[in-house]
Amino acid sequence: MHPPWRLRPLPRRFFARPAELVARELLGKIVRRAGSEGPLAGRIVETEAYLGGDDQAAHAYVGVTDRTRVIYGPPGHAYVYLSYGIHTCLNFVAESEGQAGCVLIRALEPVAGLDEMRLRRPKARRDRDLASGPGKLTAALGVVLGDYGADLTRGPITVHEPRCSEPFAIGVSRRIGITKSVDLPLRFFIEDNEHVSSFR
DNA sequence: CCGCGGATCTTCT
DNA sequence: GAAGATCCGCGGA
Repeated sequence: MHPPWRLRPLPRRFFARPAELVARELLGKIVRRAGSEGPLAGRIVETEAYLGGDDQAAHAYVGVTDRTRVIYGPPGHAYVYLSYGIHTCLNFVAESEGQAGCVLIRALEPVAGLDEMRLRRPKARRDRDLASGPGKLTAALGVVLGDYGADLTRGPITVHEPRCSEPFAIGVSRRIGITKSVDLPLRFFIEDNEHVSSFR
């Protein structure tokens, strides 16, 4: 009995590239986190890249602080933060050490642990509501602030190549919910996937 | 389906 | 002291 993803997590070198490229190539990959009744996992269908340098929308724009330190650190780690005082959001650190850059995971298509996800997301009326947003998917997977800095090559959060996958078209747009550097085309999503956050 | 506002608290000014 | 990489429920069309 194989799960629908490769057991070996993606290596650190996958993340050690420009955030924009990592964001694009994360589409279709599987995020996994241990649940109480087995693995919780979802297919990434929407991402956003946050850069160093001139990207004023990026948390890292203020420089190295207690909060942004991990974004400047080695790639392949989790950057988790509290959004609006309520929701946690999950990012993967990209670029080489010393360079800011990360990828916000904005939406997942649930693929394993659906029963436990439904318990963790009691407000979700349909399965498409379980993880179709950055705050929803962390609730569904059980990602917490304590996951800040976690090594994605070791767990508890890991990223995997799917065992088999259909080809898909990639859409690009502006990022959502920001007020600075709004024009950059840094949001990537799988076209016509109903789990994308702004799907009509 | 669409727009609006409240919740809630950490981070940086 | 204000803003914020969001979500949800409400009311109206």
